[in-house]
Amino acid sequence: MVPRKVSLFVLRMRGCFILTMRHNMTEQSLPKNYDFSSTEERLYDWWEEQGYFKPTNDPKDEDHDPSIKPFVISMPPPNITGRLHMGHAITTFTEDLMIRYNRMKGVPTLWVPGTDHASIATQLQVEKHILHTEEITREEMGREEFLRRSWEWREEYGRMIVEQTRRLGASCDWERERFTMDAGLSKAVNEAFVRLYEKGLIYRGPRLINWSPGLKTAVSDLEVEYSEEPGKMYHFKYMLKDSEDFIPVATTRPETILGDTAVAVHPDDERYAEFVGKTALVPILNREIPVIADEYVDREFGTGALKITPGHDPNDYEIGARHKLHTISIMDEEANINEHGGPYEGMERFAAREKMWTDMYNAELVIKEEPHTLNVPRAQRGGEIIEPMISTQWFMKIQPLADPAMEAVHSGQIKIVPERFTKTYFHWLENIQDWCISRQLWWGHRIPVWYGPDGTQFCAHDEAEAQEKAKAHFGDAVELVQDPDALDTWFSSGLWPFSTLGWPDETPDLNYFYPTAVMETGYDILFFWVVRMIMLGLEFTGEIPFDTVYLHGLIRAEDGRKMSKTLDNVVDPLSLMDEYGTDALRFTLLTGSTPGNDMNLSVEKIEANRNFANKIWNAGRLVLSLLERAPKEANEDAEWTLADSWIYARCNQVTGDVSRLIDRYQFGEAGRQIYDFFWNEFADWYLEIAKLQVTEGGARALKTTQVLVRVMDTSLRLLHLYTPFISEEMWGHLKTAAQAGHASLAPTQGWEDALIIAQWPQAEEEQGWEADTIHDFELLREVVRSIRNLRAEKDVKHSQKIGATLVSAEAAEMLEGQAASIAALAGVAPDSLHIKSSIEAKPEGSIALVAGPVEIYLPLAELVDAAEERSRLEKDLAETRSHIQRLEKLLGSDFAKKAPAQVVEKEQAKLLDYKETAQRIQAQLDDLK
RNA sequence: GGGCGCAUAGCUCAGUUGGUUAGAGCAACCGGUUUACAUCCGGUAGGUCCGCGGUUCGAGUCCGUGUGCGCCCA
Repeated sequence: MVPRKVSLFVLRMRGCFILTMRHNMTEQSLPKNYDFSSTEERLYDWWEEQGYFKPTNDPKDEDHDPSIKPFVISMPPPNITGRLHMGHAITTFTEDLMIRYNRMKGVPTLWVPGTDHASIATQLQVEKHILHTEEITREEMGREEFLRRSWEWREEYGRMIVEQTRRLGASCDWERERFTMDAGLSKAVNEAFVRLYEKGLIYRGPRLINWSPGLKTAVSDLEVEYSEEPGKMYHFKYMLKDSEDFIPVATTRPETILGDTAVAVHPDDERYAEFVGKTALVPILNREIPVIADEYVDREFGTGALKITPGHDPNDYEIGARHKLHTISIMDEEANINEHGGPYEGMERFAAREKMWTDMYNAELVIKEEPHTLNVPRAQRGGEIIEPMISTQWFMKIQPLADPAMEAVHSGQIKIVPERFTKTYFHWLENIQDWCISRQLWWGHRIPVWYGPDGTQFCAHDEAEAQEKAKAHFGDAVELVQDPDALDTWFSSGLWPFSTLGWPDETPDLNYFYPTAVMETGYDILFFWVVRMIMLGLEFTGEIPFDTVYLHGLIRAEDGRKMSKTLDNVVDPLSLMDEYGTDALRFTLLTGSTPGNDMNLSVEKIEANRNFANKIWNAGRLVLSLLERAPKEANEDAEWTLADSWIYARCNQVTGDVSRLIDRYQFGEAGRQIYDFFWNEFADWYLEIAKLQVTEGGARALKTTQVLVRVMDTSLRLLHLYTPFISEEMWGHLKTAAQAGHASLAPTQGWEDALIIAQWPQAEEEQGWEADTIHDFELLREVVRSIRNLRAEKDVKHSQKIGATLVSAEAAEMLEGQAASIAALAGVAPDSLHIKSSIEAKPEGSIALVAGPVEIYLPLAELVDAAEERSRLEKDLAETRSHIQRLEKLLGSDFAKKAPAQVVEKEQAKLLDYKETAQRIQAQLDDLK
């Protein structure tokens, strides 16, 4: 790992070099292809040095205005277990988009970064590491030394995560970076624990919990994943005491028979009614247990009779509680059979299952076994089979926290995007159980409870306070022992939005920046994290921690499968960024999906977006060269051309659409709109025309550069949310070039210091002329396309200029003004382009085309084939007539009466157009005869 | 068992108050070296919008139902 300071220094040197170069650069010296590798790091460091990542209106500032509402995001802290993956990439990109959007809108914007200690995951990694390097176990090493190693690990991996987050372009405030186990957050954790304890919301006691025998710790319900696996259903006889009668019982886990404390049947089940109240004998052990009746039993399932093992099954645990049954734990903490298992003591749980079944077979207790699909509980970390066990653990009472959390969403205080997840949210909270918060781990926040010699609990912020409390209790100083357990990682993550801002202290940051605005994360941790932040936020701050929850989908492999190490289909964002650039990956992830929906990532998409970045680059280079070629001054003023006003109007529309979409969290659609506009309208059409207009020179050229700069500037501002690096880089060049030109080339509010802090474009109110302009330009495009189509059909090379005659009564004037553009775009020799409002007869030896109200004649005598022409025109005519038919039918129906006038008028206008077109085609067909 | 989602071009996916000719990228095919870009340009082909029923003047879009796939919870 290169120390951060050194690498910064080197980069800064490089940055200076390139920045000074920039002013001397002409477009010729900009490489033909965008080189992200020489750009990204330099710009990132520059942004950071300039302090752009820090909020404006900082509460530390003297002129701080508390009445301005800031926009704040707490970054979901990545675990310090390794490299960032695609999930982090989409999280970072999405949040950065929102942050940059708000920053550009002038809102004081804070994005708090940080990392999570991830107790189980990290402890496992460190254990693996020391076992591998020093061949020593955690227990052999001892708690203190192990924690020291864990902190070393944290240093190294924490730094790595930060480096990687920087590469993603995250414009977060690194000065406010936090770690879940730093002093401040540890204080918050203790404070939270003490308050909940004193309120009676945290308690300790024996309960049936999910035990991870390999990790030797309890885990919460959420950390258990169920997988369907082939197994067996074992049918056997539960003999009744002093009788030949038996109840047939089925189980999937015969070893748990050792812990049975009842046999249950349904109260209405006539098959077994006579046995209820009698005594049954546990196989092999011959322990006596009652036969009970309980409605929980499903008469259809298995044999309709159930063995009850309250010590090793959650449902049985409840039945046991209802019937006040004994609870027997038959396993130790490694899930081996303990002394309650009689002859099986010391056996591993699955070995005991085999042996037990064999012994039962020999005892003639076995009825049959049949294949059965099991729902096997496995540990989220490590994947081993979880054993439900009775264990003394710490729990958080959840109902008092869950109710306000539900209310916050019910009342609309918190909005979840996409909305459908509110259902999931409520469903989970309505069925929530108390939360097991203790873990038998070392790495994490140690539970702030000390025990006196008699076991009395002293919950305190620290040992000194615990001592005081103990002294008060016992009247004398006593020796205290701290609870050895650590807290569930999610306990500290649940405090994240406010602990990172200084809570429990009333810091200026907390006062100003809390509640935060948006919590953006994957839907897979809605329960783990988001719900808990809402519960704990409301509990401790009395306020919602954020007003919007935005959930993105999961990034999957190209074939739609989950990325996983075992499948070896993990795509590493960092290597993709090495290959295609951060902007390409970012644009792909931001536009490739819709909120809450998963996306399958393919390299082809990233490649396509790398090409888009290159398109931005080259369009920019062209604009720069046109700027250089155009005069800096002009004596007279020029009117806007059709193309000018068209691109201006379209740019304005797109600006409005993009803002609207972003405000509605439609980030993907907004990005696609910019892409389409930039490539298919600005680059493909306007730039081609702009070249001609600049070539005209004089006022026309100057006017054109004004439009070019304006549209390019606006586009780059919009693009900045999606492709921050290339947009910043090109914007810098644009600014330099524009400043060297005419004063009118500056935006209304002037050029800002950097794009990242430049003002977000505001769409202007439409003035009324836009629709006609766009319509006219569309017609121009159609004329050009028609000619291009025909050329392609007839294999006329682009280099071969042809002649053309355009005839249209209504559009002649407009087209006349665009003659030069049409000629250039359609490959027509300007001298041979004739535009007329009418003609006497069709020009000899020409091919005829129709584009809306325009008739087009191309003098390609040698290519004319009457039969071919006829068939082409007839095909066109047929199509046009089918439209006419369709529209006449439509307008003759109830549609005309019931649909809104505007919609009907639109259809009527179309019908007229088609009718005209049909007439023209017909006339041309007549001419052919 | 309960809940949610998805099904649109060969592939991956857009299509958000229902508006009448359904789009993109990639792949395919034809053709292009004029000084922004071959990471490009022009063009072509390709769709019963999963099936069925309903609401409506009008349905890819709303409702019901069926099928297939995925996810979450029990």
